[in-house]
Amino acid sequence: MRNPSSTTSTRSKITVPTPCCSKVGIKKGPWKPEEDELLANYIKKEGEGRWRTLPNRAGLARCGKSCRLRWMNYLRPSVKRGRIAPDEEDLILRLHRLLGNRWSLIAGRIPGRTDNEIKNYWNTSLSKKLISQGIDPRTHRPLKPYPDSSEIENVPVQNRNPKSPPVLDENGRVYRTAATRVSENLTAPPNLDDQFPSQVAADATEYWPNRDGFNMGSLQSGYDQGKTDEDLIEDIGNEDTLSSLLDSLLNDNVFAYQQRQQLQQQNMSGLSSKLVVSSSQILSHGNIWEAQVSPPMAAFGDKAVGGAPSNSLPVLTHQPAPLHVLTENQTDVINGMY
DNA sequence: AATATATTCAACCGCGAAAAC
DNA sequence: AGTTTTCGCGGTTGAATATAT
Repeated sequence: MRNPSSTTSTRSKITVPTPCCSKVGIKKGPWKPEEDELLANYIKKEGEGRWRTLPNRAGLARCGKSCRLRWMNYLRPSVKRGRIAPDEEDLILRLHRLLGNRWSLIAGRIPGRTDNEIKNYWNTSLSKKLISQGIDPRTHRPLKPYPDSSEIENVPVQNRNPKSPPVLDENGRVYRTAATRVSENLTAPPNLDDQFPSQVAADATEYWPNRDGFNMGSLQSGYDQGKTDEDLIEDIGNEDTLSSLLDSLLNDNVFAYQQRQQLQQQNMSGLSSKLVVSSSQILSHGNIWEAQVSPPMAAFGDKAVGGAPSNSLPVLTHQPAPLHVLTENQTDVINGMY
């Protein structure tokens, strides 16, 4: 990696400071209304992009990065202001469970919210809320004592990310969720993990419940259709596949409920009569509700919903729906997930 | 009312990937 | 094909604000 404070011209091979990172004459800190106006007016006329040279063109004494950030997080007309609604919070929880700290991906599913906002909300509010409920915000599982160092030392080097602490399973071993691994492999070469991608499905079934409605069938199906590892690695690398994967995971409990309703209609006395509620509902809100998430393909099919591109991941498109009443067995499953 | 402490969130920083040359 | 530039991401910081003492 080059020193970001300087650039080397291809033609002259002379290193010169970049305006973007030079400290001289470049303003930092909070933006003034006049600056906002300059930036917003310029982008309205000329459009986004070419951030490095934009400040000069717009007459701003800011670096391009700062301009981009200000636009993306504050000035863009599509940015939604105000508190995070309960249905948004629920979706953040679900997506974080699947994706980890991939704020940009999460924000992409929640119209009007920025990655920065979601990250802040997570760090200041949601993670504390989870901890107060005895849930590890990294793993979405019940908090466990930290494992002793010898266990960590046995973890493969590829699982040690210096930027983020290890994610531990219930036995204190480090693991990555299937979704995390999928995301990693969007850019990582496949030989990083000699068990990939079959291990992805294995991980998914290991770490996501598969009983009583939380089946991993939709996840596994892609791996069970006679595809070679090479095919699957290629598949994993496109957003459609990741979209479908996440969509099915997000919606598993919704479909499970629908299946259960059908079952109950067929056999009224066959299932537990104990009525309990989802722990996710208790966990995230004082009031009880279950956010609806668009069914697969409806949310990201031919017709884009909520401004999302047609091949995008599921997005929040509905107001909260009434509580889903779950059986005892189903609640066990949910508790296992959080 | 004054001070200390906690919380929030806009903005910065460094890095890596992708695009451009 | 190799190098440079640009962009975007996630982690972190610190000023502003809220709350507690």
